[in-house]
Amino acid sequence: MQRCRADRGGRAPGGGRRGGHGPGAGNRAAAGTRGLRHRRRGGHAATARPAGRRAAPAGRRPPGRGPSHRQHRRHRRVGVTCGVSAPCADPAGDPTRGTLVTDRRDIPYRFEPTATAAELHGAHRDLAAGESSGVRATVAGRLMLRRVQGRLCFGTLDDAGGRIQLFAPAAVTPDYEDFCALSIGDWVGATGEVMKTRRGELSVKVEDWRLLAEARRPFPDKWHGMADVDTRYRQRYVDLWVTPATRSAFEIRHTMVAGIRAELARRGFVEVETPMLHPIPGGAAARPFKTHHNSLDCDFYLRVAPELYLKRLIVGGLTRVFELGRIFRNEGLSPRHSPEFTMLELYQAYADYTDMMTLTEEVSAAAATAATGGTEVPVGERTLDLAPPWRRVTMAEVVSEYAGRDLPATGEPGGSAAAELRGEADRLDVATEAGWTAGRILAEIYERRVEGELWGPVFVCDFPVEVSPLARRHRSIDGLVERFEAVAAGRELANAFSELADPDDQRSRFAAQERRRRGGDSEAMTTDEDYLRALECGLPPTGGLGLGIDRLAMLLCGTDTIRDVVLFPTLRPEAGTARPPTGGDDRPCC
RNA sequence: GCCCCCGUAGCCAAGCCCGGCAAGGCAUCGGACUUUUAAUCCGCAGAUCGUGGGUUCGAAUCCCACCGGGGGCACCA
Repeated sequence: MQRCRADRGGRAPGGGRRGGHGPGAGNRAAAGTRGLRHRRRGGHAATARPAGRRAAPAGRRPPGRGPSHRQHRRHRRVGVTCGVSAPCADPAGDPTRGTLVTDRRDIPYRFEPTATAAELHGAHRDLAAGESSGVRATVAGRLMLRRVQGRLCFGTLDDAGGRIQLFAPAAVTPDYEDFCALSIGDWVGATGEVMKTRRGELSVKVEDWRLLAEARRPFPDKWHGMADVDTRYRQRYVDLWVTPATRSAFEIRHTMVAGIRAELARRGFVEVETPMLHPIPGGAAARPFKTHHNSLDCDFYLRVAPELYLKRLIVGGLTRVFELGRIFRNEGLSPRHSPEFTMLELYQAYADYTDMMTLTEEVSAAAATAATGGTEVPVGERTLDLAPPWRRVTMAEVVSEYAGRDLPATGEPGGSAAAELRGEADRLDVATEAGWTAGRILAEIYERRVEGELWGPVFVCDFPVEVSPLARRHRSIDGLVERFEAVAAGRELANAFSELADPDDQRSRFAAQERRRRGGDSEAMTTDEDYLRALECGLPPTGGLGLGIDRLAMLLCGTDTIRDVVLFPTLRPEAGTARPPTGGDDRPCC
């Protein structure tokens, strides 16, 4: 039995494919962590440099000059209370400093920035070069660049929303040598007047500052950043700082998701959370992850789809519901498939699949507009426009277009329609099996040859019933169901149908799936008696939709790989960093 | 499971085809420097060349196996 992705039955653009990685304990020492030096900076601040210490002779340095920042840095690192560091640790001469500047290594418990870099750039755009604004501001973020020029130091502070320069003259900045000794990557808070340098760079003059966290590991090259994608995925906490596209992708994803939620709220949809631990994996034909609950002493499966629970809620009277959440499929990895991925599933009572088409195109367009400001998305050399309305074609039409001749949509196995389609499948080098209906063969050709060629966005409608165990039969064509896939740039973006509400028909569809399972199909669905009981309580006409959030995010971010839109993509555990908890997981924990 | 590519210092990397002291840059460390913008200049240090075998007088380089990553294909279907 050969099946295709179209026959997963559920709505999962973003499901899995089998990968080819063999087992084995890795002995790899990741480039990003191997041999990293732990930079040491002193011991405890309080003991390293007691407040109130008097200045000591400055050694061989000329009188009237402080130590170089490098010299100072060395003293800090080894935790020495050296003479040369005393001048900047002595608060006695300046009563206004208070505890803030007693010791820069004293990390505060809280800090209050008063402005972001972006706000400052907005507010002081018209300030002339060399002028001061008279306004004080406190900013905080990571020090990304540092330019020490003797008695003057410039820093580039990134607050995750933008960058602002820190301007630190030795005559103004307290603990100047310490400030110069900050590392690239250190978290710093700085307060002072907003001004522009002679070169016109908006800056905060560092009149006071605090170290908020030190970067003990050196940050990547300030210009080249991180090139190794493996390191980028594994150390996203660094990647987010040094790869602008990474931060941008997750901003786009966030605004996209927020746009979807807003659009659904506007339409009266209620957001719900249904179980992730399923006693029976259902709602899609996919291999699940299996786990075990100790107290109940029974197995659970991580959900492969929330579908059956959401439709129970329609039965329960939540007539417009959606869930935006994680799905787990124990299948292979690829640039378009992740073992855990995010899907929007929604159900609307009194609606059919044509309503779902309208909803799909409008929600997608709204999400694109929220995230990127418009509906036109660049994909490679071309542009994809998500603005409604999207083209609507039947599967038979779109396959016929591809084949260059009219092909039938339905027909019994062995019939003339099936024979005609089988001939076409052979011509297109698509493998088929005896006993398939015409619709089944058509779906196979579509999946293998046509879908990837479609630019779209387009709704491909009307699938064969045997690959859609949860969809309602087509109102006018035997052998088909009212189901569509939305395709954009050759990829399945959404999957929806008029929901099957007839408990008798549903029971027979489950039975057909059970026969497949007995035939060795590990992804076939199993009968869910409680779901049938729910249907027996009455499911009104309902339209359902599943939309792949990662897939849409990939489109809007202009990336070809799902790992670029998932913060922590599933990877093989790094050797030496991921050890299972000792003592076993079957013991009760406290 | 198969095929292709990649793995050299914390980071970016040259060297590999055609075997002969592992180049350069950033960061670090020391020195100079009061309006820089990847600051600049001088100097020091930093490498199990992914791992393990093999060939060789000699291996980052050639061969084999393995580990990790990326891509493609196949299987599941």
